[in-house]
Amino acid sequence: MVNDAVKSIVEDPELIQKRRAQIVAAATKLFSKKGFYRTSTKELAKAAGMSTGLIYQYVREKDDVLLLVLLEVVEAYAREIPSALEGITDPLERLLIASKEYYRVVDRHRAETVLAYRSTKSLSEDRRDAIMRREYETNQIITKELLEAMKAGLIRKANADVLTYQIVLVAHGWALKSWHFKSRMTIEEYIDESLDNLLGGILTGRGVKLYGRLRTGASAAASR
Amino acid sequence: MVNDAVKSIVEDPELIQKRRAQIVAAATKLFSKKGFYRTSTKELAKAAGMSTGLIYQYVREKDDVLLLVLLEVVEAYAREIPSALEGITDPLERLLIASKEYYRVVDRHRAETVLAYRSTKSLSEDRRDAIMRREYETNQIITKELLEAMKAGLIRKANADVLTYQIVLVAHGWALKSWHFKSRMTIEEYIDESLDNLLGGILTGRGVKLYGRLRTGASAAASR
Amino acid sequence: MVNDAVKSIVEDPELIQKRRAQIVAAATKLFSKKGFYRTSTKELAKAAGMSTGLIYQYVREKDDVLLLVLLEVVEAYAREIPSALEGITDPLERLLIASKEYYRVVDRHRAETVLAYRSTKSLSEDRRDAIMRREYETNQIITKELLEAMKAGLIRKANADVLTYQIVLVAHGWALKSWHFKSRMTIEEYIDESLDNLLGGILTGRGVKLYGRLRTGASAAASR
Amino acid sequence: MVNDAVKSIVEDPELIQKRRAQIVAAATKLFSKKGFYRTSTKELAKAAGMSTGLIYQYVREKDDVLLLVLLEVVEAYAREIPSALEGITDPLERLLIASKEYYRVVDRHRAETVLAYRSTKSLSEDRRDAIMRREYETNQIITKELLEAMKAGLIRKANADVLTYQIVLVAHGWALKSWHFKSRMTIEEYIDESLDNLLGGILTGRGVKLYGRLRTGASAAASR
DNA sequence: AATGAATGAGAATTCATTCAT
DNA sequence: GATGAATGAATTCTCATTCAT
Repeated sequence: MVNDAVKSIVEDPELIQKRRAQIVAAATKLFSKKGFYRTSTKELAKAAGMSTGLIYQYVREKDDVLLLVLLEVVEAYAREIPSALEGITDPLERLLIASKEYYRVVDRHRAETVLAYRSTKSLSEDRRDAIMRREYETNQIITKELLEAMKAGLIRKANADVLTYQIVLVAHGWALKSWHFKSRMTIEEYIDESLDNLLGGILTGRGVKLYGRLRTGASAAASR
Repeated sequence: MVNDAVKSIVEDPELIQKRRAQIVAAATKLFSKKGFYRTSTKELAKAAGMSTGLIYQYVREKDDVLLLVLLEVVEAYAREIPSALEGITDPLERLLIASKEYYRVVDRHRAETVLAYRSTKSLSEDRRDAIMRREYETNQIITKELLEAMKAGLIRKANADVLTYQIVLVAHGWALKSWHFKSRMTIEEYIDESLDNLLGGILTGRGVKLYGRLRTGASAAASR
Repeated sequence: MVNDAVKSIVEDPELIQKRRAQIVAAATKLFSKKGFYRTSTKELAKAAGMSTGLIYQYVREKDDVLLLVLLEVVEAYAREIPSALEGITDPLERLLIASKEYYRVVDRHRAETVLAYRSTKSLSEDRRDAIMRREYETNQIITKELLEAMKAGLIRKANADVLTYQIVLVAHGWALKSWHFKSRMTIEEYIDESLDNLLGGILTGRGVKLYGRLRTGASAAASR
Repeated sequence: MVNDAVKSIVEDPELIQKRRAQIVAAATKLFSKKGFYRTSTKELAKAAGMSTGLIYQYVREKDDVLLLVLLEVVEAYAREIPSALEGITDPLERLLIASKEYYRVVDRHRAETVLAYRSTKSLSEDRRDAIMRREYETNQIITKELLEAMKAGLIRKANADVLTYQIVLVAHGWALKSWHFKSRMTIEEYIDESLDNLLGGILTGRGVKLYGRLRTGASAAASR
């Protein structure tokens, strides 16, 4: 549970868990609003309800806080998408739900997603690699469903890797360009509009039919 | 030519042009490599081949340097895409060329594109607005071609705004995720693969035929 | 006790008191010797026996240090003169003692008095106002005694305000022109000589007699 | 005419005269308003209607400009007071006129007088000495008249040096405390009120009578 | 474990002075 | 003689990190 890529002076895991949660919550808010460099450790401590010194009992340097925050973001994806897939068996439905859920996670974590784009490069190389690896793993959830749908003959053969990134990038777009979209449409409209385009081009004949049926149902489910 | 959103103490436009070019070139390199905040004005001056003080004859504060760098990026888009469209009249061909060129500009300015994603939020609000407005204008080039192609009945009616952002986001993806793609495919493969998906879903019957012909030709042209 | 016109990051009043005392003592010495602008915060910190950063825990900007120094000067006047008047009831004697004590405070704080003349204008307007108001209040001590002596018929009716400033200005002269006087007379000689002139012109007949008696006594007291 | 305590690269005396006049005029205004340290040579050059570099053709360093400004102030005193005494023979009248004129010079040069108090100490020691020596010489004009009046038995024997400084300090007070006096009285009222006090105490019987007559006349003359 | 005062290196910016033109 | 661009040292202030309590 406790991330030991970041060293802590305190040893009690429960306490580490608790204090880091405080720190990460405050940091996410502050870093998103003011940026990593414009947030001082003093502000951070205050917002986290602790003294400056205490932060350094749970983290070696300020950069570690950023790492913890970004790991929390990628973990959110890795955690929330699979739970939406539970019990679904139809390949196309799984693909659709995985994709839509990805968008929704983006929507729930808009600020953090933007933060990840801003700040990942600020990390030291090893920390950055850790983040990117985890992000890649999450993307694999989508890739896997794409491959299954291909195998089932519901979408045509295509580069699943590129397709995955298309979905992911367009989903991130909801957060990255929210200044543009926010006033123009809802997340569900954005999902439908963009998935229609993204998947429309690769569905096979059978896929199209099935997609038509799922489309309505899934939409309906979402608006519940 | 000389951007007067940023105030300069020196008045000679030619000199401003020349010195700012030095500054921006050095800044683009440094900010991309180390980030805006980790680049000191001293380093910047050294890399630009001038004294620290001189920077402040051409810029009011460090933030202005970032603005100049980012404006240079968005200007590259606004300048390079239209020039690729010169003399092309067929709507679908124009759309295709505009899109592909967008990808290629991204490829030529990978570092700067990533920098824009990292750093735009670091600007003051008015400066950020200036950048976003310019970016939006550039996107309109794509939007316009999409609408023309729709009018010509080559692609089906769809939200041109969302479509534009899909193309743009996926194009940016080439830069943003270059750590992933760089070893896996060339920019032209990425273009073909992703445009096939993005446009494949919206072409009308007539569009599909035309696209097939253009696809081969344009690719061939690009690989010349 | 702790002056809260100047904001401090540290909250403990005792510590503020102690650290500011260190800072003000060092600043008074340095500002007097080299001037406010020629004293760097680094030098100041060193002279005060602390790190540069620590100064900024007790003061918001360098100007605040100057304010604290100058307030200390005016406070010295407001504190030291009244204590010399304790238990004295005769109006002329009170006037004489107040005036003489004013000179003596100037003598004890020569460097600071000169500093006040040099530096008050360097303060921001609100800070300058604070100093001038306090200075005016101190002058009122003299004014009050002048008015009492007038009421008692010991000095003739005259503009007490101008008279006050005459005494004050000539007293300050001891510090301002000490390069001239220092080698020529003692402070007590300067006091006697100048008060004889300043008061000589306004004493009534009764006043003159009383003054003659006090003059000797007070002088004697001072030379004890 | 050209002050050669300050070295100039340009040799033509007329040009030196002219350029220095420009510089000193601008500097007097700026130094009085913003202070010596808060006025940059660039501002100064602009206000003087010349380029930054040109200043350094007529002055070795910024401090020299301050010296020239302050010399100009003390010269004003040395020049203007004697001219008011021309043709006057009566010792008491000469004393009165010299004193009053001193006040009036202060009034005409209020800003510069305050500047002198603020800035003399900012000069290097040799420059400061030059100013003080010149100031002392000017004071001697008053001292001389005091001694003459003593010799003539119009004022009693007293320390002429201290008396001189009393007059001078109180005169300066009109400028130094103008924030206080300006709204309360005119310069002529201030002169009368304070000279009555300052001289009142030292006039002999004969002096008093003569003073009474002069007082009215001189006042009348001033209000012409 | 926790506090927050203390440290000091480092950052952005200014500005007196020089110098090529 | 005059210009104003260029230099770079010096300044104020911030802030990550440490450490005594």
